[in-house]
Amino acid sequence: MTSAESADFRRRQHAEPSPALAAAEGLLLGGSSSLAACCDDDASFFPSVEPSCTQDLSRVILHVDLDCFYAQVEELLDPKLKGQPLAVTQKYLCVTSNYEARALGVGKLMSIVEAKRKAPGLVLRCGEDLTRYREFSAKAEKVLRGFGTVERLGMDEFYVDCSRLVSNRTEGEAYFHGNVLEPGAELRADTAYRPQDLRGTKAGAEETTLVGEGASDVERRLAAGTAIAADARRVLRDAHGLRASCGIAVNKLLAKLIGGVHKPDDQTVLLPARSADFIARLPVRVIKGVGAKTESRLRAIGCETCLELRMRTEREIARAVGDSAEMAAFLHACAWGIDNSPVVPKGPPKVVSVEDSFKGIALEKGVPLPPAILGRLSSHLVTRVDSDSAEHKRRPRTLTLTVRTREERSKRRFSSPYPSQAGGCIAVEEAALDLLRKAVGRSAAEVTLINIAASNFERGAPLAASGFEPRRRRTAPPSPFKSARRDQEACKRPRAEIGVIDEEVLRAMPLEIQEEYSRAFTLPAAPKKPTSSARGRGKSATGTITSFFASK
Amino acid sequence: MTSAESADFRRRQHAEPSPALAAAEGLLLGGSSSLAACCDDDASFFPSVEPSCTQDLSRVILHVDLDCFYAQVEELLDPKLKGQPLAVTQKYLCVTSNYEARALGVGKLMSIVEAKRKAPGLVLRCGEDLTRYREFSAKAEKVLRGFGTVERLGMDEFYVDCSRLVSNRTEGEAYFHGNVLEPGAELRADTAYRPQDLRGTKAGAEETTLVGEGASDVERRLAAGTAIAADARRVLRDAHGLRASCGIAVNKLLAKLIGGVHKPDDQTVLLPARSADFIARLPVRVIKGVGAKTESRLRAIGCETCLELRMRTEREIARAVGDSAEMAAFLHACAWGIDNSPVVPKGPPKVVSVEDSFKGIALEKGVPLPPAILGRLSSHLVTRVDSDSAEHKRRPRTLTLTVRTREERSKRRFSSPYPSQAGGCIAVEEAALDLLRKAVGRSAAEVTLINIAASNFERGAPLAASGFEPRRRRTAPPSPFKSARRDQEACKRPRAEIGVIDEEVLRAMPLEIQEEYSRAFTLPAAPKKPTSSARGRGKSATGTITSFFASK
DNA sequence: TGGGGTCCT
DNA sequence: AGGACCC
DNA sequence: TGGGGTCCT
DNA sequence: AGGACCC
Ligand SMILES: Nc1ccn([C@H]2C[C@H](O)[C@@H](COP(=O)(O)OP(=O)(O)OP(=O)(O)O)O2)c(=O)n1
Ligand SMILES: Nc1ccn([C@H]2C[C@H](O)[C@@H](COP(=O)(O)OP(=O)(O)OP(=O)(O)O)O2)c(=O)n1
Ligand SMILES: Nc1ccn([C@H]2C[C@H](O)[C@@H](COP(=O)(O)OP(=O)(O)OP(=O)(O)O)O2)c(=O)n1
Ligand SMILES: Nc1ccn([C@H]2C[C@H](O)[C@@H](COP(=O)(O)OP(=O)(O)OP(=O)(O)O)O2)c(=O)n1
Ligand SMILES: [Mg+2]
Ligand SMILES: [Mg+2]
Ligand SMILES: [Mg+2]
Ligand SMILES: [Mg+2]
Ligand SMILES: [Mg+2]
Ligand SMILES: [Mg+2]
Ligand SMILES: [Mg+2]
Ligand SMILES: [Mg+2]
Repeated sequence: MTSAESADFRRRQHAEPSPALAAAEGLLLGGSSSLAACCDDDASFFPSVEPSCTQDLSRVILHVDLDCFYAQVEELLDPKLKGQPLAVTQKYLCVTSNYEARALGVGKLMSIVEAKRKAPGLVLRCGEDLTRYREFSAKAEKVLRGFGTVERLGMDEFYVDCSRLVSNRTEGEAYFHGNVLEPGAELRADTAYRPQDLRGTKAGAEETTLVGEGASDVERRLAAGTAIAADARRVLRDAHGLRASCGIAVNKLLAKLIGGVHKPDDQTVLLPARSADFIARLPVRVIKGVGAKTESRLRAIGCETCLELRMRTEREIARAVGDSAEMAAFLHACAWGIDNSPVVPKGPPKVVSVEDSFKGIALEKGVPLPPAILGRLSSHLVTRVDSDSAEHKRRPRTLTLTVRTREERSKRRFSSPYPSQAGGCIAVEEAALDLLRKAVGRSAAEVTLINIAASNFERGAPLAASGFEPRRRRTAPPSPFKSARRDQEACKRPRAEIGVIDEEVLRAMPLEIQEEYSRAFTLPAAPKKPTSSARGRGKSATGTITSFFASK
Repeated sequence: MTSAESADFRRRQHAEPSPALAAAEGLLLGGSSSLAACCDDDASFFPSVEPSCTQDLSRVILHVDLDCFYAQVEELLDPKLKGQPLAVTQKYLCVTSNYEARALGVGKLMSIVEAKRKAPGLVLRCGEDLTRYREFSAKAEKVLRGFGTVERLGMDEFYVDCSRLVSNRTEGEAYFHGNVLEPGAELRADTAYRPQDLRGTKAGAEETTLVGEGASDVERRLAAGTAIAADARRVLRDAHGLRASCGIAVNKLLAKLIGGVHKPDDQTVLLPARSADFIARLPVRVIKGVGAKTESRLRAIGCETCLELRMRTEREIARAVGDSAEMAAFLHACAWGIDNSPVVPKGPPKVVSVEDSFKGIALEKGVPLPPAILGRLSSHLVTRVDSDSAEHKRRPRTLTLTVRTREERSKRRFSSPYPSQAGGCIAVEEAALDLLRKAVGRSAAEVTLINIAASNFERGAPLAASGFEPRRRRTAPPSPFKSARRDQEACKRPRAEIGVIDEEVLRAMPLEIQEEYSRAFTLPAAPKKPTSSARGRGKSATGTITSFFASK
């Protein structure tokens, strides 16, 4: 893993169980030989290496994942959509779909063409502007803060440490709410794209399960956690109409994994006695922080599942992933279901960025760079930074531009100080243009993506309301700068096409899909589909993006 | 400058003068044509480009620089040294010298051999252990905090924003305390090693200067600043015996530069009317943030002095330094003496590191790595991290090892998670050894420096008193790890040789110097001076470092 | 050419 | 992980 | 294969 | 500045 995800990971180990609770009998699991022996029945014995640290059983952690998040928000914004199969699109891609669509085979991150083949009646909604999703995400987070400390992961996932609330609920819960993972439950990994996604193969059934007389203290606390999860989900729904699925367990690793077993609009608890069994057969990839690279390195030493990982020593694992003993200890502990990392509130975002992608813009020396794209992105970024500044009393110190080219598969980044003058989007655009020149100066390549980002925020220094004021000249004489400037009007059209599907993308689509979009939005007449080589050189298409080259 | 130093620089511009004071008459300077015309008399006219931002004249900034800092501390620790010419050494180098030694030509960063040639009676003190200097530095900072907001720069420099104290001293100062920069004062750059150092050519003379009747408000505030500076220096001396020199001006740039004009144990104020004149003839290198690279880039467009920099537009400067408009604006403003960056307290250190250097250790595959060096460094680092942890309630997340090799002039760095277990210096040493293997694995080179650093601190997570407890085993069976381990005693010898000159270094010295050291410390008998090639292979010397190879 | 540090990329 | 810069 | 983010190196 | 990883 080379230590990506290790911010999280670093907090996992070595946080000893909180002393008071750890002292109580039965609270320490992991490292006991019972665990090492009980976890399978089709392999009678395997020389597992016991975990080097113990599980903290004193916490109750919720993992809340909003159901088909973007699609759900679109339904809330336009209730007519409800009941129909719906996919949210970004350029050529269905990024998610509602559960009606999923029943028809429309998966997440599926191409529009494939989705339409599977479900001809599929309704498409463009979701390239994330504003509304960010708003609903913020509402959800505020709700969850009422139940404990919250750590967000992406826009639709939240870990909630509700241990204190559990301790305060002195009248013990009589029931587990929602599903309780049964032994031997069948699980499957989701798709090739999201191998870390986990799903159960049976629909959730049980509403409540009695807490047995012999239940341990930890189990009773988890039962209280299931009641809290039910409460939290109810508030999300009643206050904002948001449906969520929830996992309840003693740590973040397990809570996230178990929550995926019953979805949508459901919840599942994992009891410690089932933890090691539960995680044993899962692919190592389900561990947060284990991605494609680490997976393949572990495969090289024969570890595809957590069970196999357990059979290796930390040294062997360290050698395989080429990393430190700390990393190896983390992986080995995870393979046992052990994760002592705390729930850490992340505070305001560390990066605010906007991006756009396209089929390819040929940037050559001497050819003017496309001002409208940077103009639109800069305008959008400045809008976001301004509201961030108002909310958090801070300003970014760094502007970063990232480009992806057709030729190279990796991205190039360049950064510079964020324009601090009251220059607004014009100053940002000029700085971004300098960065773009640097980026493409090296190799005249076809740019397929541009991202601009504000980061490295300094506190207590709100931007002087930048708005769209013209940049104050630093030098007295008329500027010798002859960049590809257009009038300032461009900056007054923030997010011009956002919410509307890109013309170029549309033209590359099958005709039926084009027609469907055309019914919803008025668009210029579509010429013949340009070949990619002709399009790249800016010589044929009259579309939004390539037109910048025709214009000079 | 590629934006190094720009954390500072970013705060310089665009901080508009504080509204209340800026509104008062006479407070805004810079950008006025009088400034652009008044600054020279041997060049009757030059087409200066006016600065694009205005000087904030509302502040009073002190720059305090402790005199011959390490040497001064050594004198305080051992008063017998006082009155004699003294140099503080690190390996082959005199890192600083007291003013008695400087009068004999012993400069800062001069080789011991050269220093001894210049001053045969020079007393040498090894200053490789910085502990005591850190302690006195902390005392000084605490004193200065009584006079305003403090920003530290290295161990012996402090910016103090005493604007508030000035405003509170309602009874106007009748005198400027210390020196007031006279028009036409001759200045010279210090040495080739420290081109940014500035010195006056005449000793300070005046004790006080009457504040004239026609003095402006800003000048009266600066006069108050000189009184505060005198107070601060008096407290430093009375409480801790520390002598300092101080510059007083309206910004950090000017305060630092003017403070160097009269040293030691003195102070100088720069009035705004003299600012542009003062800085005009100085080499661009004096600007903090302009180092060797930026200097040579600016020289390429004909800018060696600030005066020449002023004649360029920001665009021209930006092109030359290959950087953003923000950088260029910063440089151009500095060339006019304008610097609106605030004094920013930096908080606890972001990195804690220890290092050692040597003439060359050949690391080859199969040859055991030198445990004693890493052992000693790890022990020292852990001691420092432990006390940091106690003081700041935090712990490092990252361990970094840096090596310099004889072959390549640049350094290589590798990092990994900081061992978080209560493994103490043993765990740190193991992790460092892994990093060292990575570093030298690439090319079997002669290592001439090793640095290990703790960084990326997380708050609220003190290390469980690591001390020297043996590392708790993570894996049950005896460890298959066969690193070059020695007993734990090594860890009980923190900083074994610190404060004592290195044996190897000593042997490379002229005999008289060797004898001088030998008189102070007991050392093993010195064999013939080894040739550098023989020494590098670990085949000849029996010294501290190469002996690790002989031993296996 | 010591033995530290800061921040940017 | 490397670089430029600072004391 | 979108349009975002986190942290490490 | 690039990379691995996450939604
Ligand atoms: N590679 C990805 C993964 C996710 N998302 C967005 C779209 C999703 O709506 C949202 C949440 O991601 P999930 O994986 O939780 O997917 P959903 O919430 O859409 O579906 P589910 O009901 O399976 O959670 O994040 C994205 O844009 N790109
Ligand atoms: N800041 C901008 C400017 C333009 N465009 C896109 C939208 C236009 O459809 C297309 C063509 O550029 P034009 O400048 O010709 O666009 P208009 O004709 O709509 O605007 P104007 O009349 O101001 O030139 O570029 C954009 O996305 N963002
Ligand atoms: N390249 C450097 C520069 C400085 N120092 C240390 C030794 C100095 O004593 C201390 C302070 O640096 P100064 O440049 O302020 O030098 P001095 O304080 O020694 O002398 P001066 O009286 O000129 O300030 O930092 C160092 O180790 N290496
Ligand atoms: N952690 C260590 C161990 C040793 N050394 C140095 C000091 C010794 O002078 C030299 C030789 O190594 P030895 O192990 O032979 O040192 P000693 O003989 O002093 O210690 P011991 O008797 O424990 O081996 O290495 C060191 O700097 N740091
Ligand atoms: Mg999700
Ligand atoms: Mg979801
Ligand atoms: Mg994973
Ligand atoms: Mg100094
Ligand atoms: Mg000094
Ligand atoms: Mg400089
Ligand atoms: Mg670094
Ligand atoms: Mg980055």
